Formats: sequence, structure tokens, C-alpha cells
Amino acid sequence: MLKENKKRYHHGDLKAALITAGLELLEEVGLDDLSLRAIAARVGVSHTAPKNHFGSLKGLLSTMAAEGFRRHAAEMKKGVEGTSPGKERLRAATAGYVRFAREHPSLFRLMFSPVLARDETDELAEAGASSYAVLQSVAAGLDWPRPKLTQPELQSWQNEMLLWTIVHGYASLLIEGRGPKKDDGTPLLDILEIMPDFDFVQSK
Amino acid sequence: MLKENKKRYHHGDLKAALITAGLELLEEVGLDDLSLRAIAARVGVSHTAPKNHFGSLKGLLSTMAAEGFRRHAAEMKKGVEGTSPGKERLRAATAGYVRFAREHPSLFRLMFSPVLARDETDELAEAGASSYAVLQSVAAGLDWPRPKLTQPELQSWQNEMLLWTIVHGYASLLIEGRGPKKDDGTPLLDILEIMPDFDFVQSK
DNA sequence: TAGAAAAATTTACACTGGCAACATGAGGAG
DNA sequence: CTCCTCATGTTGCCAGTGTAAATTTTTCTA
Repeated sequence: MLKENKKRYHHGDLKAALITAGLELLEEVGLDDLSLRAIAARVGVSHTAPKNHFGSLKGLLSTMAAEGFRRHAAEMKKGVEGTSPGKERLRAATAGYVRFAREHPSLFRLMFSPVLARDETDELAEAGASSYAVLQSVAAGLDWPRPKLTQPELQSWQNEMLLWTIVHGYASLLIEGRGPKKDDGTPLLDILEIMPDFDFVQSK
Repeated sequence: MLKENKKRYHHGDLKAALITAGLELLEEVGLDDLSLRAIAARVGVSHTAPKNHFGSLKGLLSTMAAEGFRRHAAEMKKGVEGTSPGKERLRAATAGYVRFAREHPSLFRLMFSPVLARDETDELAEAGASSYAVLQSVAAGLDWPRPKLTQPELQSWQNEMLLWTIVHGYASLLIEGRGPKKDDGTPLLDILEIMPDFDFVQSK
């Protein structure tokens, strides 16, 4: 192990350090006030150093968003493990989805930010897919209500998208601070309160 | 009618002109590339002129967002008028909600942007409420599925929030370009396809 | 060990939004 | 009609942003 306290010209693992510092600063100051120069300064490096590894600010943000999706997926998987298929698993996955958004609102917004949506990196697309896959697996065990039983079940992609729509809409409104609140300021709507608990959907 | 082509020191109706120009530019270049200076330049005025009317860029954006909510509400009302209560009205309102987001994605994002969420202007809060009120009135005529009929109906605020959650989640995912697409690139999921048409909810 | 490639720095540039000091002119009071 | 006030715009400036080009430093490889 080389001397660690002495400042070296080459950082050694600047790429990873920038991602970490970027994620930290993102949580501290929010997406709008996040600057490339501030991230570089936190790592103790000149403000143009990130260009070698990420090309531009957008490249760095894109990588950060990919890391966000991986953590997002992990947060959902963590709760899902050990649960039985059906409502319990649905509850765990949606809770993980919303919990992540609540605890990391800036990162969550970055992940779905239009700045990165268009020209996705392969890494970002892959990370996003891994997150979607968790919802996909959960949705497979569901049967949405069919008032007229003659109507066919939803197709699997409809199952997934409907689940995603609801949980994503809820998480979005939540972190935007919209919607009714209790007297103490906490959000009044808990999605668990109106979805699985209400038998809104049934497991097959 | 005073001379119109001659440049006057005092604009006359700068406030309204800035809002109009801001909304135009927003659609043209998107929220991230929208600059105060560009808006002022379009009106033919110095970049500090807006300060007299809006205080700061955030003030102008806030006013633009309020105008967005009013148009958003109008878009929903337009479709709702003349419909019978229940599913038809629900369909019209949600279609209006999504159509607005699809046709004005940048404005829609601005309206729900975290930059403005915190310290809302009275005008912004009021405009947002007028938009929410439309969903509120539509949701009043709904009965969400209750697999076990012994379970109580949703309370009115739950009705509204659940509807909002779904339609907002769908609109958000749509304009973010997420979700499955057809071969021609158009979005595969049409909310009308899986909600009212599927008898997902029933009118009372 | 030399020379090429990678990694960071320095410097410069075109932008941005906000501030302070000043210029203009519209409209009311006498 | 005149003066004078004050809202409305302008000019010049500042700190801060991301990006690009040229340069220095280090590491790696042949």
C-alpha cells in the first residue's frame, strides 16, 4: 500500500471517487445546485479532471443515475427476499420502491430526469432494466380486478406497466410534496394503505 | 394606437410578454436550456428587466407554471363538458390530463418541478388547486373495485389521490420516454386501454 | 530504459443569474 | 402647464458554470 496521505498527481481511482462524491453532493444540495466543479473540488482535483473519465457532466450524471437504478433495484430486492409470492411480495416491492424515492429524492429525480432520458448509455439502460425487472417479477403473480369476469386477464406487459404507473406516480407525487398531508406534515396517502391492504389487487 | 414599430423605452405590457415568450422558449429548447437572458432577448429587452416584475428567474418560472396549471385544467375541462358522469367523464378528464403532458412536456415538467415546489406563490398554489379540482370532481363519481364487498368504499380523498396517482404516473412515464414502445416508436401503453375500457373502475 | 499513452492541470472562453447605479419617461399634484 | 416622483429599463459588473485546447506529470509497455 502506497502512502495515502501524500497528495499524488494521479488519484488512482478517480472515476469511482467522482461517482461517490457526486452522489453525496447530490443528496446534500439537490440536482439544480449540483456542479461539476464542486464535485471535483470535493475529491480534491481540478474541475476538468472528470472529463477524462466521463466526457462531460452529462456523462457523470448518467453514470450516477445508473448507480441509482442499481441501488433502487437492490432496495426492492432486499424487501422481497423471503416473502411468499402474491400480495406480501407486492407489498414489499412497492414499499421498497417508495422508500428509495423518499430517502433519496434527488437521486430518484435524476434517474428519471429528461436530461438523460434520450441518449441513454448502455450502462444506464441496463441498470434501469434491472430495476424494472423486479417489478416485472412481482407483477407476474398478480390478478387485477375484473368486475366482469368474462373479460380477459391483463397481458403481462399491462400488468407490469399498470403496477409501475401506480407506484411511480405515487412516489413522484410524494417527493414533489404534493397531495394532502396530516397535521404534522407527513403525507396522508400511503400507497400501502390503498393498494394491497385494500385488496386492490389479488394474487392469482 | 400609438406607433408600434418604433421602439419605446417602456414596453407597456412587459410582464405578460415575458410570460408568453418564456412559455414559447420553454417548448422550443426545454427547461434545462431555458435562460432568463434568452427570454428577455426575445421580447427585446435587457436581461435585468424581468427583475422588476418577477424578482428572479424562479419568480418568472413560478408564474409560467401557474399559467401551465390553468391551461392544464382547461384542457381537462374542455373534454369533460357535455359528458355524462361516470366512466365517460373519467375517460375525458384523464385523456385531457395525458394529452396536455404529451403536447407540452417541458411545461408539464416545470409545473411539477422541485425548484418551485417548496415556496409556492399563492398564484401557483391556486392554479394547481384548480387543476386538481377537475380530477376531484371526476373522482367523486367513481367506485373503485372492491373484491370483498364487505370492505368500505374508499374515502373521497383516497378516490382522488388514487386517480391522480395513476394518471400522473402514466403521464410522467410517458413523457420520460420510459416503458415499452411499438415498432414505430409510439408508446405501447395507453392508459385508456387499461383503465376505463377495461372497466377497471366503475361509476357509482 | 526510452517512448507512448493515460491522467490531471492550467488557462481561456462563452455563458448564466443577480446586483448596484444610472437613465428614461409616464402620470399625478400643485 | 410644470415639476417631481417613482415605476420601469438599461448599463456595467461580478461570481459562478461547463467545455475546450495546450501543457505537465505519471504510469505503463515494449
